[in-house]
Amino acid sequence: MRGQIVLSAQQIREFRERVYDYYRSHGRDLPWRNTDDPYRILVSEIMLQQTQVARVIGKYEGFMRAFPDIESVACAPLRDILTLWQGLGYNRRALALKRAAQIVVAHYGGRIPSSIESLKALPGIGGVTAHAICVFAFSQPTVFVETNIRTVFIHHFFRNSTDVEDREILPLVAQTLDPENPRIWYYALMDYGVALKKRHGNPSRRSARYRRQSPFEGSNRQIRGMILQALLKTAGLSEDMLVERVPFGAEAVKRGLKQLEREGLILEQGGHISIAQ
DNA sequence: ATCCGGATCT
DNA sequence: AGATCCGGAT
Repeated sequence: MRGQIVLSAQQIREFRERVYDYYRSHGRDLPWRNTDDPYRILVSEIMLQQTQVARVIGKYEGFMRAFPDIESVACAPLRDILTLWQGLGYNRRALALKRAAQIVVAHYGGRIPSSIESLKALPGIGGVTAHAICVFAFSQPTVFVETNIRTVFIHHFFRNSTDVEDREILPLVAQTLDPENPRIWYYALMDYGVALKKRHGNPSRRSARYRRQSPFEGSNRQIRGMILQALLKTAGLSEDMLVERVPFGAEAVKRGLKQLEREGLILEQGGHISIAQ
């Protein structure tokens, strides 16, 4: 167990300077950073969960054109949302986004709530996303850690440590936060983290939370993705027709179907399977 | 073949 | 606490 690190005023100044220097010369100009619209920021944060910026960039503008405001996602058929979601992965995020939008319209008059707790109560929004929305949409100086932030702090303050816990990192995030400009500060931290990852072989692997992913090829994730693709292309397929179109064995496909149905992404009526809603 | 990334349910 | 969810890039 390592003791808590307390930074001097000088260390804080130097660290901020380092991060801001990088941001001034190499900071990224991203579509969801040029807006104050909480909805646009919420959509970007959902898309960015477990998904890298490069992939989100290719999908974000098209999605925003089709669904320019929270009412339009709330009302849209799930099929239309999933069609634009294709390529992002983790399709249940798209369902969660629609459900969250419906709650915001029904209970918050269409205005996205601005507290951590009310955001976390929405489907598909956990701690990281709630904090990110509070920072980027509402300029709140809140303290949180996600993968790129984690990378920066492990690299700078835990250079020779392994199994670094987030509870060791959070006090450092709090001490170094620029309370006047939380939004720019976190942009800078995240951009710097991405750069460190390229230079230093992902310092976040020394996080206690780091887990290697199971292989994708032949996984249930791949099967689920293929089922949804088939149903988006052709509505109302039977189970047998899906088994033909998803080449991973009937049992595996049936398991995937049951799962997707339980989660509310698809539904079956009279032997015909289709996208829900 | 390996890499990257947060929420949710159990 | 642990398992599970996608897909493009390299």
